Amino acid sequence: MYICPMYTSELIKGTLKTIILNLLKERGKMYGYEITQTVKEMTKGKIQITEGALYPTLHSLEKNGDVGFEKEYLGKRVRKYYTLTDQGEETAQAKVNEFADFISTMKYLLDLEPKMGNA
Amino acid sequence: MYICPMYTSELIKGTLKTIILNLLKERGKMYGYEITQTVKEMTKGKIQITEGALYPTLHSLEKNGDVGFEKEYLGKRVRKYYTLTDQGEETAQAKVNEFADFISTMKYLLDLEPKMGNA
DNA sequence: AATTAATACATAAGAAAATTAGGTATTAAT
DNA sequence: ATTAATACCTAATTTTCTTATGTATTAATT
Repeated sequence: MYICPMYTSELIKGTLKTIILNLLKERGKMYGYEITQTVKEMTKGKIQITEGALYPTLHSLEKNGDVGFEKEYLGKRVRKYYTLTDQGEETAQAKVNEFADFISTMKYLLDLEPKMGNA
Repeated sequence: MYICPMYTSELIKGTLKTIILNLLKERGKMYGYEITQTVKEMTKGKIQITEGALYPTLHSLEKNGDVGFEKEYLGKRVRKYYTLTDQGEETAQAKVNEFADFISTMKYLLDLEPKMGNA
């Protein structure tokens, strides 16, 4: 039986912020660990966000004003729930639009479909 | 009038080898400068491969056994024409397949289409 | 009851892959 | 005669990720 492998790490590079911002846009609020698990499940393990990549990115997004957070306690365990700021909403949409356009361009370049879109 | 911009650099990261190998696969042989110009034209300037990225990548592909080259002179100007090795043909196909799969996964993850493919 | 796995946060050293900036040289265009 | 285009190259730096740790709580297993 063929086990579907992860993508080579270089492919995922540059898409992390897009993935995080889009998930926050769709789900309202999420905490870090939840993001890693959600992506892992949705992609059947093909994309696994490591914590060493995730947390610095979340901190960067916060520093940049795209997300805010509030802590929530379950007993003694803490969760940092992140939400998009108004600016983050715009960034998220721009990132997704750019990626959609990128896909279209790459499909054309790699001859995966006949025509290049102009979106 | 809206001028279509280049993609943010991080998006293109990780796709350079795929792009180069696929172009060589489709066109037989190409030299470095030709690759940059072809990609620029095909993508209407959205993807511009810098020489600082291109040449080290070509050297890496050669070192790795995916491409070979032969020099050609036009007067005193030299061109290094690269071609795929047998191994390079396989690498090219694998890279393109992986990228196609990646696109499918990302479309699902970013909600750009309803279902995730299993290719 | 004790150990392991899962949850949940975090940072730091190192690697990988690009950008930016520089270099040389020939040929075509202004 | 000067600038732009062609054609190759490398080196320092930056960005972004991986790998390796670290701490601590809660759930599951033996």
